[in-house]
Amino acid sequence: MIFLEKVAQGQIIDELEWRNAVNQMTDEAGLRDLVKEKKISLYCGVDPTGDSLHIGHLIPFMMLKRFQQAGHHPVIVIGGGTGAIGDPSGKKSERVLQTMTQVKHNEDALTGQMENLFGTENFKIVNNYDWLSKISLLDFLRDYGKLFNVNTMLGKEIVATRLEVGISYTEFTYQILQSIDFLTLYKEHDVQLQIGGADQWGNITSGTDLIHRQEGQEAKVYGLTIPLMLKADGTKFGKTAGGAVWLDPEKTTPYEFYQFWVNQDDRDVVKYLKYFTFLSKTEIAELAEKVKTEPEKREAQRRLAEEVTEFVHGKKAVEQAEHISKALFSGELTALTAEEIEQGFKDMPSVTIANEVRPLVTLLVDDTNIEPSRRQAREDIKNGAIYINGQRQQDLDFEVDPSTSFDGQFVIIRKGKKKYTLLRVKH
RNA sequence: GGAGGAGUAGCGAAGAGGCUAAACGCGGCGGACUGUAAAUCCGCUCCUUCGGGUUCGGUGGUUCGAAUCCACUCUCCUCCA
Repeated sequence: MIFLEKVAQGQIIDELEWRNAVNQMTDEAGLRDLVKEKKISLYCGVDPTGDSLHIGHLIPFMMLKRFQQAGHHPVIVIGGGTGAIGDPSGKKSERVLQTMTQVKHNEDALTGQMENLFGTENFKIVNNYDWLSKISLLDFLRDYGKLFNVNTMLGKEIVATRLEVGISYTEFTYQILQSIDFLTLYKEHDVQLQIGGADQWGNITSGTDLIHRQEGQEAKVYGLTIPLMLKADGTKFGKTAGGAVWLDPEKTTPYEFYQFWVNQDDRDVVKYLKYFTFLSKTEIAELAEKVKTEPEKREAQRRLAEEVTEFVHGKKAVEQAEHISKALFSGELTALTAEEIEQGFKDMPSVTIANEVRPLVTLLVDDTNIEPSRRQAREDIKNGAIYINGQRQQDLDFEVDPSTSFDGQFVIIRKGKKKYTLLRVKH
């Protein structure tokens, strides 16, 4: 409580800096004074380019959430309008336009996810389609176009890097639209701060410039960007072999989500604790110490996984993920009930098989495609890569009788370290 | 239009009549070790009813035998007009 009090007193910026969550600010002193004297409204935009958020989006959202917890008022702008245009930031080439139906569908999906994260108290979601779609071309050119200098626009990094390959007039205009968002929010919701990823700097400063030009230099508006996140090995954060890590439990199950965090590199885990959890400085320091003294316990990773999974999917999902992890990694599958298997293996590939005794090789190749050929199947069996219900099986002539495992409902095949396939027995 | 060069397994790249189902490297898959990590080490990497079967851009030919020689053909690259 004391800690929260301090943050509430305007030390939110210190808090963010300690978490290494600040890349650039437009006017640090001004922003510090502002958050000290009042609870501000601030915003961050998301374009509905997909129908789910992924953990990359979580980065600015965690910052919004910290502001929210400190008593400030976060606003999220869903870019129904800007999403129809396409942000050139971070893109090497022109985007393909999405259909408006697609944009709409994505908006709805994202809105639901954000409400889960932020609740409805002291939090607003608005859609820039509501104001952008009302501006006529002539109004746009007369009211806003006049306030933008093409030379300045060309100088923005986003545009500059695209000049060689080319950029359409449409995408070029994106920064103006985002600026109009900031202006609109400033006027209608008293929003004074925009946050975003490091690649948003150009768009954000376009916005503060527009407000200053239209509302006067004394208008107190600020921008803050978050550093680009890279993993210790230099690769992009948030990608797995299967692609992005989504917040949608249908796309990335809570178990996979949990596992993603558990598997983070020691070198990165403290950084992520700072970014993605609400743990205090002391708690994080303790965990950081553990990484050094007993890295093999991976307490920091477990805690990270727990915290983030709880934030995104809730407490129950954490418990479930932990339970499944325990069973899967200990190999103690037989302890699981049929019902637990049903839940735990939801995200694993599953195949329905007939309730007949058959040779293991046939099962692996013909019934399930776990193995591409008989040759490969035999090799893996010999090498001890195949487990049936947690039991290593190295007998080439072994016959599988589905009726005897898990009440005759399932057979669980594991190949290698962690590739499971769930076989559902047909009755 | 002319002159050369190249097309080999997922990729890169050897092989230039039988010893070649095809070296080697990468990638991939297993295993050991381990911390559900990294690194390392080991095995496998066309299919098979284990008899064999089908592969070296394509088609046809020479030969007892062809990825290797010949003809035609397709694709790509470089240089010259």
